Parts: sequence; C-alpha cells; structure tokens
Amino acid sequence: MKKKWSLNEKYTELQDLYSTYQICPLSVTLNAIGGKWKPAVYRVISLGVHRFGEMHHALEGISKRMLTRYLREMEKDGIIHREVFPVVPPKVEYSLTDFGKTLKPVFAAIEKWGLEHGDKTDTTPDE
Amino acid sequence: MKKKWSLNEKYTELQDLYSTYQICPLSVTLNAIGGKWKPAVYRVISLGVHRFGEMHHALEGISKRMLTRYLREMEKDGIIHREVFPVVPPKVEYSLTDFGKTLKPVFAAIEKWGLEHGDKTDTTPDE
DNA sequence: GCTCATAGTGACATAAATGTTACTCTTGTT
DNA sequence: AACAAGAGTAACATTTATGTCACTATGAGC
Repeated sequence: MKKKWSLNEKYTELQDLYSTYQICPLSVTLNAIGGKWKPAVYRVISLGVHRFGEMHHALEGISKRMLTRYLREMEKDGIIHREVFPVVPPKVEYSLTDFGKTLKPVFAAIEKWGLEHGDKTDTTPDE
Repeated sequence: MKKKWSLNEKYTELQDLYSTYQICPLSVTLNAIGGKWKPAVYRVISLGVHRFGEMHHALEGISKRMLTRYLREMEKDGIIHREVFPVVPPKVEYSLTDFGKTLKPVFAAIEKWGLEHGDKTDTTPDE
C-alpha cells in the first residue's frame, strides 16, 4: 500500500513515543483526576473533610450518587482509603492514601496555572 | 434556620478558598486542557505537527469534526495560533502561542505522574 | 412502635460529549 | 468535463456522564 503521508521527523518521534508506552501517561493521570468532581473531591479530602455527609455538604451541587461513584473509583485506584465504622447510624471516613498524596504536585501545577492565567482564558460558553 | 452542620475548621478554610476565587483555579486549567483529545492535540502540535491533515492523521481515531472543535476552542483560549494560507487547495497551520507554552509545566507534571504510577492504577473498565 | 440519623443503592431521565456520513468550495491537472 | 486535494461544515445518531427521586438498613431514644 502506497504511503500517502510523509510526515516530518517530529512525527516519527511522536510515533516512537506512542509505541514506547502502550498506555499514554497523560491518559493515566487524567483518568485518575478527571471527571466533573474528582478534583474537588480530592481537595476537600485533603483539606480534612472526611465523612460522607460532610463531603456531600461541602461539595455543593454534587449528587449522592455521583459522590459515591467518584469515591468508589478513587478508592479502586488506590487514591483514597475508605474506613467503615460499625456503628448505627453508619459512619464512614475517607482519607488520602500515601499513593493519593503523590498526586499533590499534579494538582499544584494545575492550580498554579489556573491562578496565574485564569483571567486570560475565555469563560463564555460556546453558543 | 437552625444550623444542622458543624464542620471542622478545615471546612472553614475551604469556604474561604472558594469565596476568595470566584472561579476555581482548578477548573480554569482543566477547562483549558480537558476533553478527550485536547492533551493529545497539544502534544502533537508541540512536537511539530502543524497542518490540519497531518494532525488528523497523527491522532488516530479523532473525527475531523472534533479536531476542528478542539482547535477552535484552543485558539479561542489563546493557546494555539491558526494561520491560513490563501492557496488552493487550502493550507492551514497551527502552532503554540507563547501563552500556550505556559501550559508545558502542567502537562509535564501530568505526564510525570502517569509515567511513574501508570502501572499502579486500575485500568479495567467499570462493569 | 414511630422517628431520626447516616451512608448509601436502584431505576429512570436528562444533558453533554463525541462520532458518522455526506457535502462544500476552489483551482490546477488529466 | 471530471477529478483531486485540503480544510473544513451540517444534520443527525449514539455514547457517556450526570442528575433525580424514592427507597433501604439498623439501633437509639421517645
């Protein structure tokens, strides 16, 4: 089959990149922190809000269903720890794992850019 | 109305955070880099793939519609520059603006974490 | 024996993001 | 005259992400 595309050397470099890592490292991280509420959940937990109800209240607007989903997913990823106290009414506490704490620099970089450049980006919704 | 919730001091700190910045700096950045293909588009451009067709080919799987959408959005955000050459057939080149380059450290942090911890996160899809 | 609190779950509905396919426009070439 | 190339666009279809609302479980206190 004839090669239709002759891309420059940079593109070769790109292909190498993709073949070296089967899974794109960007996606790995973005999967771990992506989703409408995950960054907020992360921040709230790292600020010391631990119980389900507190978090639900702190994250104004999130539904219990979504909060549960995100917490479960982050737990599955090893980012947070879920501890159930066998009492009535139920009590459950969430906390960052050591692994979860390794995400701090990532969020720091994200937050820093937002603080420095937030005024320059367009916030008007697309029509 | 009676106060039902007595959250700890950390929560107060959180509220302060939210009221200080009307727009959450995390969202600012995540809006700029979020979306299924934006990080990939960014990387491809920064590696030197400039023309629409090349990018469409390099980003295997993206539809022209979505590529166009993302490019327009990133242009609107000032991250990339779009230059149209008045020739037939059309030629358009995209490049990172100086502002766009300020995102490098953000992507670097994201990529670094992915490289270091990619093997530890769960990649099995939810059932 | 009724009510409250907490941390959910389940069924369903809606919104947002992404994909598909066909079509446009303009000139140089066959 | 028909065709090709490059960079899209338009209308529509589908998938994925979120939201809503009602409901569960259990023991304590009234």
